[in-house]
Amino acid sequence: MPKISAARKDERRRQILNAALALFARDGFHQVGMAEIVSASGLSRGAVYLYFSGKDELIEALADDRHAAEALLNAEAVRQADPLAALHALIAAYAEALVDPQAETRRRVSVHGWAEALRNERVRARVIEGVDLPRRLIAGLVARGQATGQLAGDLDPDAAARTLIATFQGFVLQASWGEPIDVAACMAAVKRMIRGLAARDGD
Amino acid sequence: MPKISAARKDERRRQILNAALALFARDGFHQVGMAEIVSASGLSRGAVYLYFSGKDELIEALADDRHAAEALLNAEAVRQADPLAALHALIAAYAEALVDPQAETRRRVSVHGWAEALRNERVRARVIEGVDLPRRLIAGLVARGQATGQLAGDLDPDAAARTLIATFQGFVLQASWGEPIDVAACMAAVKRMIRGLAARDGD
Amino acid sequence: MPKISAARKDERRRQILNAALALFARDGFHQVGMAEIVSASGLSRGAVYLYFSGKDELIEALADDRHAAEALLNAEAVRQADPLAALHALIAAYAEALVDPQAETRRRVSVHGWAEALRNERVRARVIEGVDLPRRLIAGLVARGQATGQLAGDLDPDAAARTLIATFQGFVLQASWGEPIDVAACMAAVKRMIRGLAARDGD
Amino acid sequence: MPKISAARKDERRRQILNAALALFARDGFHQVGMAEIVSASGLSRGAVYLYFSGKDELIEALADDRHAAEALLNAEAVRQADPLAALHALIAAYAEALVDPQAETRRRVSVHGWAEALRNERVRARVIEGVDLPRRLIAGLVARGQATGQLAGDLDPDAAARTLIATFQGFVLQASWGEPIDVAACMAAVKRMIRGLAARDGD
DNA sequence: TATGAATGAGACTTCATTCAT
DNA sequence: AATGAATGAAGTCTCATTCAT
Repeated sequence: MPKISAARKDERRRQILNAALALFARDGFHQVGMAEIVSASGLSRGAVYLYFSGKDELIEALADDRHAAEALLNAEAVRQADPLAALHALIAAYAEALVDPQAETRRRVSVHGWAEALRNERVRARVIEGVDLPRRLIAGLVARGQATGQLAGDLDPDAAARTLIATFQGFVLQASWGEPIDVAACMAAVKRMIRGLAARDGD
Repeated sequence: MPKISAARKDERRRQILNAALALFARDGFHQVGMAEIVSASGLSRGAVYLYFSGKDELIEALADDRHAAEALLNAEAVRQADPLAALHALIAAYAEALVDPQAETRRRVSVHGWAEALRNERVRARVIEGVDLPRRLIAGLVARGQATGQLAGDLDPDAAARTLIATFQGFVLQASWGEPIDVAACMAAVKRMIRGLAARDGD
Repeated sequence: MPKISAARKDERRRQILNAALALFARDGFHQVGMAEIVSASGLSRGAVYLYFSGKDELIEALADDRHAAEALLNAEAVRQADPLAALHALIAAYAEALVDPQAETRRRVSVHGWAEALRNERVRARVIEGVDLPRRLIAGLVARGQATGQLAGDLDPDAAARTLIATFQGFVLQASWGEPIDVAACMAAVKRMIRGLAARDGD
Repeated sequence: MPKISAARKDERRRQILNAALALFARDGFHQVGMAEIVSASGLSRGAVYLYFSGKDELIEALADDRHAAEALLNAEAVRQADPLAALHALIAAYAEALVDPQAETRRRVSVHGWAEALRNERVRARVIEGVDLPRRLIAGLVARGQATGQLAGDLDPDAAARTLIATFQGFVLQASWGEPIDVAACMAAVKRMIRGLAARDGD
């Protein structure tokens, strides 16, 4: 019998998560104190522990958020019937996330999350799911592309997918450091590479 | 006139750095206490501070090490006269670092370092140099490949380089999480993609 | 809206300051560890830092206390209309502080504070103000005494004031070391000396 | 059977003490590390411990030095036959030590030593002796002045001596803090006060 | 439900001293 | 007699979390 409505509870959680997100983006999970999060959230010290069991749950909730958002992004991008077109839509969506200045926070938190995944099993689970989901998606597209003859048949769909994802992970990394990336030129290169996947003959 | 030889001093530093490296790989820089490093190094608390001014210097020294090793790896891989051959040599070298089980520690520390680069200027400087160096190298190879007609002329060498590096950064990430990567298949995909860079016509 | 009343907060601060005062009196600021202060205060390690930002603030707060108490003592002693009477009232008040066994702690901390003033700017500021205040006060009395003809006109009021203060500082020093001072006899000597200030002719 | 001559040993001790003196004057005994003293002395870390058992002995040796120098100063100033003349000679000598810019170091170390005397018995013994010696000397002069009728007979010689010393201790204190003392004017005030000691009648 | 004072383990680092060489 | 690397206790302070109110 909750004393406050679920909506209000969610609002509170969001308030805290937003504060934490901004701070984590700047300094990383372990350099941000709960006191800072409390201050930024506008709530009281104790209140945070009413909505989250501790810092770890905060981190994990943000990983959940991130995962959900990416799942959506992936799903939406793949509405196309044609597998190659879907692939390019995905790439466009990823590229968008690279150039969007408002997404800088998310890119930085992603990088911190990737490191955190090394020692926090629950974070790792979400991060890996965040990779596996598009991997399966892309692998499916590749397989369909092979079936239609648009892509080379001797290609391992899974490896191709993993490789494409790896590329964009690397872009996020580089972007997070403030490197001056010419995203348009990079996308051109990526598209050329994808065309390489279509080549008929093996090596 | 030091009573300890430079060699012995280096040995001590190495002793400490190795201890730190192993611990940092496991838990990240900020989750490892100096006490743990001291214990693992087999030295005394004070001795560590005789060789390093503090934890930060430890982190930076490891970043230096990593950067030097990568610089060497890059330089060695590009001894080939033919640009495309050099490119493939580089890829082979990177792939080797992905499968080598002994390099797991380095991969994990790399990931932690990438996150650390977001808030530690000195680490970021080293990390970025570790990206810029191969980027310039690869861009040079691409430009030479364009000159010889092996690669498409309308390709941005820098973007192509950045893209290739991004791909391998992503592989390191995925490998660091213990993902079961089929490196051979991925390399096959990468090689196909590179072949895409050679394609004559635009889209 | 603090959960703790200002009164209770002051009580806590007093609790800590009293503990610190006793320990500082015994061993000096830099020979007393925060752990000792924590133990003596009966609070926890962290609580002390809730009320004071660190050891320095503790030292400064005590310097403030001391300064406030002395300002009060000076002000009260000078209520007399007659300048010479006020001077003697001041001396009596200072003498009282010399013999009071309960003030031993304060005398000892004063001495430590005088040394601390040599390297801590903020402490020095308070200590100097603690000297300047009575100096101005006494110089005023001397000037008034000169105006009424009670004191020699060729006397430098400021120098006379500084000299009188110096004398009592020296007494505090000697008392702090446990020297068996015959305060009554010393006050008699001081009064005689003051009579010297009244002498009409120069040397 | 010393392996190095006593002269050389003294030279080494002096070297160390001079280094320590300068540093102690600046920052106080407990804020100066042995490492700093070692550096400033130009000797090695271990060497210092060949000549002094530790930091405390260093402090005590400096207290000894100070005491010896003051004893000399006192003795020399009292060569006069006439007690009042001797008193004024003493005052002149003390005043000299107040204005001499080169004696700043000694003044500052004195103040630190006065605080140290509160917790180090051996330092206290020397400091007290440094007070008692001139006190006995001055008390003797006062007694002689009473015998010759130059000073009031109802004066306590010891209290008068202690009072005069206290005054100069206070001057040293104030000077050590960098207060802009008009020493000449203060000496004039002191002389007037001494004249008060000569006054015939009681209060 | 909400607060914020309190906790105490644990963080990093310094330092006087020792002792093998 | 001399060195300086090594020691480890002790230093100050922070922090996630709890709990009385």
